[in-house]
Amino acid sequence: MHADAIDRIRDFNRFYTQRLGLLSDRYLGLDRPLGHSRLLWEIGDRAAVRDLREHLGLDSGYLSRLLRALEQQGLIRVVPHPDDARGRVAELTGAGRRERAALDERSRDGVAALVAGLDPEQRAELVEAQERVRRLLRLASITIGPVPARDPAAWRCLRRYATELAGRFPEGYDEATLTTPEELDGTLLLAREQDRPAGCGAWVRLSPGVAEIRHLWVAGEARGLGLGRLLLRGLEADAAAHGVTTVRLGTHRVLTEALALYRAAGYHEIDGYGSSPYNQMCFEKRVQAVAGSAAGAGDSSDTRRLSAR
Amino acid sequence: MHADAIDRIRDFNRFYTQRLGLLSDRYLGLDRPLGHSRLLWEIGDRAAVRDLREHLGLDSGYLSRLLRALEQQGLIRVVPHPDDARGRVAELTGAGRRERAALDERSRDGVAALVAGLDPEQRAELVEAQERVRRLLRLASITIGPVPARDPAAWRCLRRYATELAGRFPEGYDEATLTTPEELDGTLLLAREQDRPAGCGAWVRLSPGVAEIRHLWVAGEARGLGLGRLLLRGLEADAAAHGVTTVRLGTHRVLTEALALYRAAGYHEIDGYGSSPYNQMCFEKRVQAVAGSAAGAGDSSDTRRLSAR
DNA sequence: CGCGTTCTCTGACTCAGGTCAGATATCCTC
DNA sequence: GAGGATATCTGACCTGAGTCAGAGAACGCG
Repeated sequence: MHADAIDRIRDFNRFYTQRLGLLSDRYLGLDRPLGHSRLLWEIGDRAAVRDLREHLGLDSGYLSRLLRALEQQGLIRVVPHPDDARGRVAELTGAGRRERAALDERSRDGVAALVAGLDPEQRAELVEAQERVRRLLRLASITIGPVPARDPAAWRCLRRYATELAGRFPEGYDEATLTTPEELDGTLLLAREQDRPAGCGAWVRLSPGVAEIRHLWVAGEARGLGLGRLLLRGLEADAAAHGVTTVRLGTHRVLTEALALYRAAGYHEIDGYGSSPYNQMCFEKRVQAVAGSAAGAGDSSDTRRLSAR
Repeated sequence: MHADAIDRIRDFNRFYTQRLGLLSDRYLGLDRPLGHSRLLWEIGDRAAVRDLREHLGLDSGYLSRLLRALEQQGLIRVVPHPDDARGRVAELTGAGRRERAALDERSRDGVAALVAGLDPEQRAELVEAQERVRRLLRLASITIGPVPARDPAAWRCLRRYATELAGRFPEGYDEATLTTPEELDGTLLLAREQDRPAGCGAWVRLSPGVAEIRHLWVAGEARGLGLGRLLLRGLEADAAAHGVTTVRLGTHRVLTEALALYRAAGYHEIDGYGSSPYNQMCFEKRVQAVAGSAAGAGDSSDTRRLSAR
């Protein structure tokens, strides 16, 4: 890996933490320990103690004490959980809400002061560059790997996929069209972002050397990162590694972003091969098991990605 | 200010601190408290205790204890300061150097792991976007304001300016050409980044309504941020606020970046007016005291900037 | 109902990080 | 050389943040 890039990223990290440090002092502003503020924020309007513990990763004893402190300051009320008398629920009082708003305001002011010297155009540029950084780091944190044909998380994705298509296709979408685990002669890939499913896709063998890519889907919250392309490459590389030389796929005319993806990935349109009534347009591409094809098939980093899980 | 931009920046800050949090756990890796690591890093090869205290902003008692701890671990040696027996100097031992290298390596590995999922092109994009964020935030943190004609920091800038021109002009540069404090019928602006001088510039009245901009200079470490443009705007706005309607300036042919700046800022070339032997090319621009001219003269944010100091 | 599990609370403890008030030695200026 | 300033060290103290081992109440499954 390019050492230079790493060092520049580290440089940026140092720079940014220093800048954020200036902020967080301000953040603390209301003289309250950081833990209290964070908790106040995390409670939202009300939250079960159990959820807070899990979310913030705190020791139950510690959390208990924190809650007591906030309660004594009159910022929250802790009442028994209505459904489970073992558990408890913390909720903000009026004072707590005001306090949270003040905290929010302060953080906002800090940021505003930090960018006060920029004109609106530059601020927009800043936001855009930050968004790009975020998109890239999110993409980098996503892991893609093969899962068993019945993997529950993958099937949650597939059902979300079906629901979405049902909403987008004028004729609706019949969930029975989904490839069953029995039919899956190939690989089911699942993408995860911090342990949350972010997308999926599968390839199934149609005949020796020929596979079809199906059910390529990216969760709404992970769109715009380039994950579709990554999944597609992953499927191609995995299929190629299993002896496939030609991949096909079909899609519906209304899925314009999918069409654009396939075209950009080097697919060319072919006649329909009748695998699904929803496949109004069909595409094909030749793939190679070894990296380096001009068409941009999976490179070594994709392969590593796949073997990593 | 656009609330939306602020919120998006806050969002990014939250996201980024979370990512950095993942890193710093790793950073701590060698089980050593954070303070020790930071100090080890800050010492470099050797550093005066006094400088460390100032740099890290630590209490002298606390620092003393930290140093002792590192010394007991055999990572540093603390010896009397050669020039001032009151002070002391900390220097890394061989073990300390190895430890620092290990720390460095670990941080580097952490970053590498974070971006491992990106291909080289995406990594380059990440670095570039980060650099843009950094440039903009640096620019935002720079304050520009008028200083007395004899301000020592401004004069350090002017001397650096003269030294630089002496190196760039084929015929050299005579420092006596610099406008003296007595001649300064106008304003001297100084730009500071975190209390360090980052650039300067002045305007002087040539005749009623006409001013000349002189000695516009940006320190090497602050170039590429857009500070030159900001200083230029600041000078124009300040001159306009003092009844100037026409600003002139001259420059040397070899200063191509200056020429580009003036042209982009709406200056048009005029005949020489003989203010300095080095002014091979001369420019002029009309300015207005009120914001909003199509030529892009100072807007309200510049004015605020100026009045802020 | 009984028994293991889950959830919260309490008390005792640890550690990092830091402040504060002198004590002491050296330096600098008059 | 006196007196104030500067640099460091030491001891006493504090707070935030967190861990750990139980206690006790409530749940839920057989």
